[in-house]
Amino acid sequence: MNAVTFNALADPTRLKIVELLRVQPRSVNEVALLLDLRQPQASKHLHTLADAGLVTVQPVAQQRIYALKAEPFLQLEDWANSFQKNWYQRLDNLENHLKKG
Amino acid sequence: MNAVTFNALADPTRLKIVELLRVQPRSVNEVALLLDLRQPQASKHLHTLADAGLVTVQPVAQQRIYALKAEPFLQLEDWANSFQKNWYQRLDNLENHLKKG
DNA sequence: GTTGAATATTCTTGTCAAGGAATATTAAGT
DNA sequence: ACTTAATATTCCTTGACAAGAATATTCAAC
Repeated sequence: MNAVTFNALADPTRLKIVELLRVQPRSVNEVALLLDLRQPQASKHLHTLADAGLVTVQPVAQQRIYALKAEPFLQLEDWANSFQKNWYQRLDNLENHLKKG
Repeated sequence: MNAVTFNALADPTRLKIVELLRVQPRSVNEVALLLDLRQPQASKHLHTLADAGLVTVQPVAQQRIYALKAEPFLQLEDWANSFQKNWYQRLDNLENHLKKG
């Protein structure tokens, strides 16, 4: 995993935006209204998410529809999941230790 | 998920520390040596990780052994995993749309 | 081409966090 | 008690970033 992804999710407002976009793609104004943000801030945060590769942008007339990308979240899940084997390994070691001792 | 967790992982150095600790618990000096950090920075970053609830500290003589906690990574996996159903749902909608059209 | 809606950009300001350097604390051994 | 090892804390400087306010851009409709 890269720090850029985590950094994009490290801001409370952006995290809320992600939770909104997981329901369905939304325009900048929609996000701004739902989160009580000023339009420029909504635009900026969405831009940051796009830069981090977490969302895609699709222009529709004057609107820009932002949508979550699947890939980064799959990667994130894989990464977090890859930690689990460590706990089991740790438990195995403990078990062996207890058997030996 | 909370932004605090992501923030703790948003720093490249801390992310490296996490990758080190996943192998095994380590002391501050160990982390500093392996990552070529100055001791105070290693200490600070580990403190930040501890504040975020990602690691535990266990004093052993003068050393402090830092170890990853399982829970936050389980939460992270669950959270990332909970996004997957959205993609399927999205695909279902597309499928239905194609069938109808 | 002018208007209005939707979004982006720029500038400024304030805050927070990271790294460096120096120092303080804690604990073990003698 | 003194020394040493290991870690923590403080102070300082600097860079990044978020919000606010104002302005610019883009695009459709007429």
